[in-house]
Amino acid sequence: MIKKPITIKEIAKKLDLSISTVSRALHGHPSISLSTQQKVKQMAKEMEYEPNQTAIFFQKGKTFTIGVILPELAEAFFSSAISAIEDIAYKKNYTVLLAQSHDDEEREKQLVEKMKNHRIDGLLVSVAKTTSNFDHFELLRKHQIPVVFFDRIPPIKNIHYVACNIETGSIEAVNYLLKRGHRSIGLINGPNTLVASGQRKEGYIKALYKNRLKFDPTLIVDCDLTESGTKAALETLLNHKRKPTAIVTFNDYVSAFAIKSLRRLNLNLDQEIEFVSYANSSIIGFMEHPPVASVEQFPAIQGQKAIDTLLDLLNSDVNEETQGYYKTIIESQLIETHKD
Amino acid sequence: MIKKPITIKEIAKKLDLSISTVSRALHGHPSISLSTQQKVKQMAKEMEYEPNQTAIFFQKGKTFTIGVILPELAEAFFSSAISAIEDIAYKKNYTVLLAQSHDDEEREKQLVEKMKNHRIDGLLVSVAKTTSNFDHFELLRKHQIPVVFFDRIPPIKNIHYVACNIETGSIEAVNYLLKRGHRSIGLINGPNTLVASGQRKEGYIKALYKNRLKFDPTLIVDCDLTESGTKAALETLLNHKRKPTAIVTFNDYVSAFAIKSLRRLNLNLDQEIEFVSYANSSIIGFMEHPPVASVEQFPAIQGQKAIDTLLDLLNSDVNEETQGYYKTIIESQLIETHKD
DNA sequence: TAATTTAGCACAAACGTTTGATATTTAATA
DNA sequence: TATTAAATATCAAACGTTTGTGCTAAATTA
Repeated sequence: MIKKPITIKEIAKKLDLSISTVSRALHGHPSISLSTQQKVKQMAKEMEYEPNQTAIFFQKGKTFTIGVILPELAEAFFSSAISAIEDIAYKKNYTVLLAQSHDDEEREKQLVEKMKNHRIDGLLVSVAKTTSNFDHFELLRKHQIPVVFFDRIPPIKNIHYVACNIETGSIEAVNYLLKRGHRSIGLINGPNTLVASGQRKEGYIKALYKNRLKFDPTLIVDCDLTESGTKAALETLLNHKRKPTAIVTFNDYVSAFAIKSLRRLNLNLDQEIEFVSYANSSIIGFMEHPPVASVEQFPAIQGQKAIDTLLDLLNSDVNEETQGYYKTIIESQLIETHKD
Repeated sequence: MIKKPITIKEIAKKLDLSISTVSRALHGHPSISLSTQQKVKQMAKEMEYEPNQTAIFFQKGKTFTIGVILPELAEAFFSSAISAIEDIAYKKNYTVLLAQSHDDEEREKQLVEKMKNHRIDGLLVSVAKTTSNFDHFELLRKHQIPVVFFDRIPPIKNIHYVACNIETGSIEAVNYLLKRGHRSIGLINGPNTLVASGQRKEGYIKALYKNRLKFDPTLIVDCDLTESGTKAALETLLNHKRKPTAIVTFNDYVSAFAIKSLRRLNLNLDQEIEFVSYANSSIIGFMEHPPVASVEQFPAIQGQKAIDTLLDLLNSDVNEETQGYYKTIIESQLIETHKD
């Protein structure tokens, strides 16, 4: 048996009331007597009335939907973030429209268009690596659709964002290794086109300076983050005249590759090299020889803060220009690997 | 400067045409002359007209939106799946409404309600572990909203689904180990409340029978999939009178835990135990001593097939009762670990 | 009792678009 | 030239809800 959705109109007819009365009754409007409110609500339940959200969205010009655009849904960092975002959205009775840019500027642009037309109430974005033009986001501003950027922030003024301060963690990482007695510390970094690479490098250098140690640029090797690239970078460091006894790597995967490669070379465990990496992702728990520590970037917390500020923006009807911009920085944090 | 969305009404006024003409012109309706079509389209572009999708959704009773409910967005399997789903949705100009059930029946139920009210065109679901009552899905049937289940299929009749046949891979796995000379093969399985555990066990047993080997139930040990649980299960097997020389594990994580634990015990590498696991997840690439093979369950392909059949359903207006149900089975496949 | 407030409800417009039915203009035919 | 057909455009209803305004009757006040 097929059941087509029933409307307040039909409730009205059945109770011999006007449509508006039914609508108000369902919302508990004070100008409707309690007795009719009861009757209407009762009848609505009986008839299994479900409000047509598309009609409500249309008429209110608000969809209680927020768009989320991420570079890659399959990446652990972003899937943790979206998971946290969805949780909060669910609690606050918002709905999540999800899309991935695959780090493609054109696609990102189209997605923004599409979401705007969908009349999302607000947008959460972690921008694509390739994006160089940010007009599509400016467009949203004109349409009064608030945007909160997170993790990957565009280099433009006057935006709301949540970001992670890598430097803190970087400095902690180097300090940690120094405290453990290392004096020659290498850095296997990512491609220098990435902002993230720059941040890691900055922190690494600052920490050395703060400890009055001289900084040797040749101890920093860039790599493309692949297994073979990591291997090559590692070998460069192993052949360095001041062969490092500890290495900081761009992320946990790079550490994993490096450690794997190192152990294939059958080096003595005694003279093992210690690693510190970034992300503190779950693979550390599965490694036989994990890095000694990893810089946590709190994807879930970032996602959470991002949607929090977005919801804030949505519920304060104050014009954004007047009230300034939210800029939230999460401090990254060095997490020592749990030994069991 | 704030810009409120412009409508076809305004285009109509500007060109001194009727609203309906503008609407038809924009859609290239044959009863509108080419010259006016040109004019209208031109003007629309100039005025930066963007159709109000909420109005269209409302009036058409169709939202070009599909709901996706998954147990955990942060799990690699599901994030791969959603990534593939989103890709196809994007190509076909559909939009994805995403939510996670956290394996909670009540939440799943509420999400289904919410999505129904959102007037999604169709739904993709991987059901929560705890779900025992499936009425909320039956409800959708009444509302003519097609549902395609994938990976986690409810035990009810007359549904569309895409699932993975674990048995194929299980049999392959055991055959593979037998071919490598193993005669005592253990199985560290998941909790037997999981369908997935049953499937693995089935395949394991079948493979042994097919090879005319006797099946020893004590070589199967259940575990809770945690690290400590795995360790305990492993020890049980190590103390077995017919100590296995190869072990099949519920998934890659269990293998990782077991291997890690084994190596902590400092066993001789010569008499090492070989592992085969399930999921073929990316962590294998980061392990120093990975399992020799893993049964791939193709999350992306499953997601893809699922949305394909859903879109099929949406675009064939034939009543689903008359045309039967889609039942797609993906064969799992043993993937040997790439050695480098 | 008359005037005024208040309670409780109905009317109708509006949101932006699509679409079946209808009207007008133009071209084609007899 | 009158008649019909084809091309082009308009009218108006509909989708389901919300909400400002108007209306009626009862309750309050003077």
